[in-house]
Amino acid sequence: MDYIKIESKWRKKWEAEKIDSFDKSRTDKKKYVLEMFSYPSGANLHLGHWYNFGLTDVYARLLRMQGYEVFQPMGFDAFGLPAENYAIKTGIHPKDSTEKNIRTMEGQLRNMGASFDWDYEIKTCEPDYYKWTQWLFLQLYKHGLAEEKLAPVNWCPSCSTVIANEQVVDGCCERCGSVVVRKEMRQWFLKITKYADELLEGLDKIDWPEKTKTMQRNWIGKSQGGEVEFDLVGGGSFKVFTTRADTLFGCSYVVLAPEHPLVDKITTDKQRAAIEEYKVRAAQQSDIDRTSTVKEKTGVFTGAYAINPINGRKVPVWVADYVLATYGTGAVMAVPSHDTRDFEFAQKYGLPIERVVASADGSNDDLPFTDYGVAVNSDFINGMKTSDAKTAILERLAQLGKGGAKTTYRLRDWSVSRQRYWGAPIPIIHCPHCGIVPVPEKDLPVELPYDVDFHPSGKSPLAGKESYINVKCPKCGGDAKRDPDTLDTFVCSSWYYLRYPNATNAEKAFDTAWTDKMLPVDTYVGGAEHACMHLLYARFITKALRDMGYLHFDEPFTKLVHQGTILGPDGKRMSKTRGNIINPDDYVSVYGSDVFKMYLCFAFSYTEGGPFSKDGIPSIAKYLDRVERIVTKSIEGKGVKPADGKKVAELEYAVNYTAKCCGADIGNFSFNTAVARLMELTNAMYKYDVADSALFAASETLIKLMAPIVPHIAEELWERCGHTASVLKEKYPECDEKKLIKSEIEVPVQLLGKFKGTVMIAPDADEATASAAALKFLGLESAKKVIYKTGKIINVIA
RNA sequence: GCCCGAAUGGCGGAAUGGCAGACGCGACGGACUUAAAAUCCGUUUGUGGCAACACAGUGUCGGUUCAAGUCCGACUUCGGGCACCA
Repeated sequence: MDYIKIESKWRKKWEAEKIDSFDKSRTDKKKYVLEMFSYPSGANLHLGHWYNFGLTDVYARLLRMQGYEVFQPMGFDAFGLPAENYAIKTGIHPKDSTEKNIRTMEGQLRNMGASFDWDYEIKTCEPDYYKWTQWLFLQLYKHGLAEEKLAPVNWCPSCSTVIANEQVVDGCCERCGSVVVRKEMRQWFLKITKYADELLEGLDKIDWPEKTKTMQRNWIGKSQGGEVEFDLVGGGSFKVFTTRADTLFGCSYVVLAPEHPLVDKITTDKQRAAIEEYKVRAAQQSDIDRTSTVKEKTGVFTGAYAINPINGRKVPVWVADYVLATYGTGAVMAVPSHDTRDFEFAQKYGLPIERVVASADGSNDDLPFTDYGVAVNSDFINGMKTSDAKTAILERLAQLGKGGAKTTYRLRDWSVSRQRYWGAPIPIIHCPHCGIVPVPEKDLPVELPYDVDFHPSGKSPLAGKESYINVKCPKCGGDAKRDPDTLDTFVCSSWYYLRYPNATNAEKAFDTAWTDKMLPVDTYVGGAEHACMHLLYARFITKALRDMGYLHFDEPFTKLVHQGTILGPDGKRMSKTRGNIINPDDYVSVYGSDVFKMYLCFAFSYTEGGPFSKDGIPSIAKYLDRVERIVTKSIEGKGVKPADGKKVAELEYAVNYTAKCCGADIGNFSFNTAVARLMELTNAMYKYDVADSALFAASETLIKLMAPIVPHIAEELWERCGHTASVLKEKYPECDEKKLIKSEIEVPVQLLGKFKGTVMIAPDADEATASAAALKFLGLESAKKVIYKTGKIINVIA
C-alpha cells in the first residue's frame, strides 16, 4: 500500500468535512481527553510528542467510536526561558522564533493525523490568552492568595532570575544547570500552602498513578508534631518545631538558623564577632553547599541561654546552618542522643549527650538511637511508649502554655516573579503613595512590549523600558511604576485546561456554567516529570478558583496517565551529546503516520517506554500489507455463502474475542496487547482462508477494530469494502458473548500442582464430571482430593 | 540515608493466584521460483533423548498455598523521586 498517498487523500477529506469537530450539543456524552500541551522549543515534533499525542489520539478515537463526544484540543505553552535564551544567543526575537516554531509544529501535528479540534487552539503568549492569566493573578490577589513579600529566593545567576523551589534540581537550575544561590528579594508568591491539606486529601479521590500521588504527598511533606516554646534567660522567647516531643527531656542545647531574626538580639557582646562572621559565611553559600549531607556540621554559640519548659533546665543557644530558616520555626531543640545530626554536632562541640529513649526490647544501646522505644530518664513519661510519650509531653506543654500539637509542611508558597522578558507581565502597579495597586481589569491585558532589550543585566528587562514601566497610578493618578517582572510560565499552564473549552470567549477567561459542564478533564496524559510542578499547581489553581466561586469541581484531572520514556536504540536517554536521538520524520516520511503510530503502540508497554528499535517499523508495514491482502481476498467472496459451519464458528470466535479485548486494551492504554489481538485475528483469517461472506464480515470488523490506531488505512480499506460513509463514524465493534461459548473447552490438568496435560470437557461441567475426566486422563482410580476451578484448572491431589 | 518502581527467551514484550513466554522481531526449516525478493506454512526457554517424554526454569534466599512470575519476609542490581525537613 502507498501509505503516504492514502494518508494525504483522507486527511484532506476529513479536514474538509471537519470530522473531528466537537459537538457542543452532546455534552451529556462528552469526554475531555487532554495531552499536556507542548512547548514550541525546537522546530520539529520529537519522538516524545508522537508517543504522547499520537497514542492518546488512538484512545480518543476509540472513545469517539464508542459513542462519546470527545473534546481533544491542542495548543502551545509558548512563553518561557528557552525562547528568550535563544534570542540572546541569536538576536532573533522570542516572539518571532516562537511563532515560527508554532507554525511548523502545527503543520506536523496536522500531518500526524490526530483528531484535534483546532477551533479551540490556544497559545499562551498571545494577548487574548495572557490577558486572562493576568486576570487569574488579580483574582488570586483579591482573595489574598497572592502576596508580595521579602523572602529568600532561589536565584539562578546564569538565567538572571528567580526560580521556584520545584525548578531547583540538585541545587542547580532545572533549565541551565547553574548552581542556584540564595537571595533576599521582594517577590510575588501564590499561597499554595493554604491548600496543603486539601491537596493532600484530594489525592485519595483521583485516578492517578500511585507513584505520582506519592511524589506529591512527599513534596507536600505533612509532618505532625509539636511546638515547644523556650523562654530566653534575660527575656524573650522562641518556638521550635519537633516530631519527637517525647525526647524533650534529652534536649541539651537549642539551635537557631543563621537567618533567624532573634540571633542579633540575643548574641552576647563576647560572641558577636564570631556570630557575625558565621552569618556572612552562611549567606554566601549556595544551597548545594549548604545542604550537603557530607559536609561537617558547623555552628557558633550565641552566648545566650534558654529554659527547657519541661524541666526548667538552662540550655545554651547555638547558631548553625544545618537548621533551615524556611522550615518549621527556623529553630530546633537538639537531642543528640536521638538525632543523628544533633549527635554529630554535639560530639564536635562537646555538648552533653543524654539518653532518654531505650529500645523496647533492650536490644540496642548505641547512640544516637533514632527509633521508637520507651522513655527513660524522663520524669513523668518514664516507661511510656514513644507515641504515648509524645502525646503526654504535648499535653503537658499545652497546660503550661508552652506549646502543643502542631503540623508543618515541606511545601512552600509558590514564587512566581521572574526577572525575564518572555512571559506574562505581572498586572500590578507600584505607587509611591498608594503602594501596591492592581491593574484594573478593564485595562487588561497589560501588553508585553515588543521592542525591549532582554539581554541579562541582573535586572528585569522590562524595568529598562521607560514607556512600559512608567504609568499613572489608577488610584491617585500620580506617577507610578509597573511591576517589572513577568509571571512564571507555570502560571500560564496552571489553568489552560479551563481555557480550551472557552478558547473563543472574548468576554471571560471561562464561562462558569459551560466550564462546569466540560470539566474536569476526564483523561490527562503527559510526562511524569511534572508531578510536583504543573500537576500540583493546576490542582491548587482549580481549588482556589472553586473557592472564589468561578467553578464547582475540586480536581482538574480525574484520570492521569504518564507515558513512559522512549530511550535511544542504545537503551540510554536520548540526548544530543550521546548522538542517539531518533527523528520521527525519518520514518514518518517513508512509512506514514499510521505505520509509525502502530509501531509505537506495539513496541512498548505505554507507561514503561523502552529502547527504540527501527526494525519494528517495517514489520508493522508488513503486517498492514498482510491485512490488505486478506481484506482484498475477502472482498472477492463478499456474496459467497460459507460452506463449513465449524470453521465459521471458529472464525467468529476469533472475531468476537478480539472485539472483546481490543477496545478494553486501548481503553486501558495497553496499546501493545491491543495490536497483538488484531494480529491474532488476522492470523485466524489467514487460517480460515476461504473467500466468502464470513471472511468478509471478519474483514469489516477487523477494519473497524483497527480504525482508532490506523485511521487512514482503515478508512481506505473500508472504502474498498464498498462503504461510502467514514469508518470513523462506525460504532466500535462489541463482543457477542454467544459466539464465545464453545461446546467443549480445553482444561489443564495438574497432578499435585504440576501440569500434566489437558482434557476436553463441557464449559459448564460439574466438579464430578471434571474430576472423572482428569482421573481418566491421568490413569488413576481415585484421588485424595480434586480441586476444580470452573473452566480454569483441575488439580488432582493423589 | 529515606520513599517509590522495576527485574521474565537472543531481543521488544504478554500473563484477574490456575497450561510461563501471548503478539512481534531475529534465527532456522519447508512451499512457491530457473534464481532471488516478496509471499504462504512450520520450528524456536534450556538440558538430556531418535522419539514419546523427563528434568530444570520468571534477579537471589526463605515462607504462605492444592497451585506463586503474581502474595508475604529478607537481600541484590537497575531506574525514578526526596534529601541536614528537626
